Amino acid sequence: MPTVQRHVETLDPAELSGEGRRGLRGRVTDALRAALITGRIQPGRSVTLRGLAEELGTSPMPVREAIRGLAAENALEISAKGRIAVPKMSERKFAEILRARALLEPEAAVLALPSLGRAEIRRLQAVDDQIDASLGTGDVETYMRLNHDFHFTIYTASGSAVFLQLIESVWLQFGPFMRMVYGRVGTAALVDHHKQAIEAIAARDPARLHEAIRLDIADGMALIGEALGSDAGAASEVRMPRGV
Amino acid sequence: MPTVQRHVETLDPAELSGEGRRGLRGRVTDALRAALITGRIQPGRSVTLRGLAEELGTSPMPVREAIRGLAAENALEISAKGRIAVPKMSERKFAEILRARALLEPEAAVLALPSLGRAEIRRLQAVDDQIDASLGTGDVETYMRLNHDFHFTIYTASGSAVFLQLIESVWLQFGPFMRMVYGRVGTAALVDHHKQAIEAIAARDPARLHEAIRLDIADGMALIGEALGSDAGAASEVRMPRGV
DNA sequence: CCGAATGATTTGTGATCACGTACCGAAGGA
DNA sequence: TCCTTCGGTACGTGATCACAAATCATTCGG
Repeated sequence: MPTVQRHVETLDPAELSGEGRRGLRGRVTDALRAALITGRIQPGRSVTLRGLAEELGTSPMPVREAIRGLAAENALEISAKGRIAVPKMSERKFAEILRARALLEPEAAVLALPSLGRAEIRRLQAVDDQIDASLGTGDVETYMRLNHDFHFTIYTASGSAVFLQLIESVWLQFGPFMRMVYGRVGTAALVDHHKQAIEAIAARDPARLHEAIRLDIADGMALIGEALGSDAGAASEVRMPRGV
Repeated sequence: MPTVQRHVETLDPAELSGEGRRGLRGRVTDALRAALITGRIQPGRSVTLRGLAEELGTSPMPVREAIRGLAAENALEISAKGRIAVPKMSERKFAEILRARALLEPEAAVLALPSLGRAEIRRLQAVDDQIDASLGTGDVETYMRLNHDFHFTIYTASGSAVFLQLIESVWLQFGPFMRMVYGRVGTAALVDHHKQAIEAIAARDPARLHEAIRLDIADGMALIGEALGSDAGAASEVRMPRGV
């Protein structure tokens, strides 16, 4: 039997056989996206078509197209010679991502506000409670999955496919890097503004929601920037753009 | 010999054999991107793998991956049954795109300001002169290509791969639609704020550049919205977001 | 003259293969 | 001991094929 786990411990076993009928490529794409956003595939790690195909128990064909799609949103990188890799993070790129997030995500949250009813608020509170619990245990992967859940529960409610795709593209770019940093500094020092966001949603206050999301992004990214400053000097560059 | 032009007059003949050695898929992707941004492929038009491959004189293989990449940035749409098509524009989606453009593009322009020297300013002026000329002739495709040139000359100078990819993704989404509208209402009534932008760049004034780009987007999109309002009632929804 | 059924055609999908190139190891020489 | 050289291996790429599903046109029944 295949499933050889060539890619070291990078787990992608048979989680593609779980769901509905959306084609092999769709399931491969989902598996890779989830692995990237939760940072299970580390930056710099080389990724091969045949390797992934073997891990997933398919032919290289669906993997090729999935990879191509992810490369199109800069979630993966294909070098000049065609080699596939998870893009490395640079100080400059990190600043750009922070800037883009600060622009897009608060706006998407405000856009979503009318659609965020009691059910969504309850869900957000439940997720946030789980986040608090996971912070204590230091389980990085669970935290990243839950944090993604929290933010995208809001953004998805906006119903804006345009914003959703833009934001998801950005998350895919910093996900692997974020995981690497958390793995180094731990999750104990993490603070978020999720509760302020939930309060703003409950109060139907767009301005406060905008500010809560903006602060959540700024603080989380600043923490990473500081932690990175020790060995990369990235903290200095990490500032919010002009008016934001 | 192939090159059968099955896709009606949608021109994609042998413009892929023009340039350097970047693989067949790269050239196919470029050809499709250019065709989409200048609106040569109309919304709703069905696109087939074998059809495009025949037009371009290749096997369906490179087309498959190119299509997959473009679909990943919402430039193409794959229906539930797998059919490929240029996405249709909706009133809501149009408003979302306008909002995203108004957020991202002025910021990218400000980001690019330090890198915009005399050479870039001269290039911008030259392109803008050509635009003025093309407006008189009513040549829609030339106008769209030049307008794209003008904006992306600025954004590219920012050196931000993150912003560039986000903005290009949005342009790919409204390109085909924009062409359709211009083809209906003509380009005579078009006004832009390119000259103000050039002046702001020359004056090294970030705030004025930000405002010029914002107005250029808002006016251009509003014109489309109004023109669309006659048969789709899209103009009412087209408003700038809160603080922008 | 119109609408439903059926058969041929076309579609995307996944698998497999051949090819040229880049990478990575060990062996040889300075 | 270090560097170069030279094979073998693994890589992405493009092409081709088989297959199932969907589409479309024709034809038959009303």
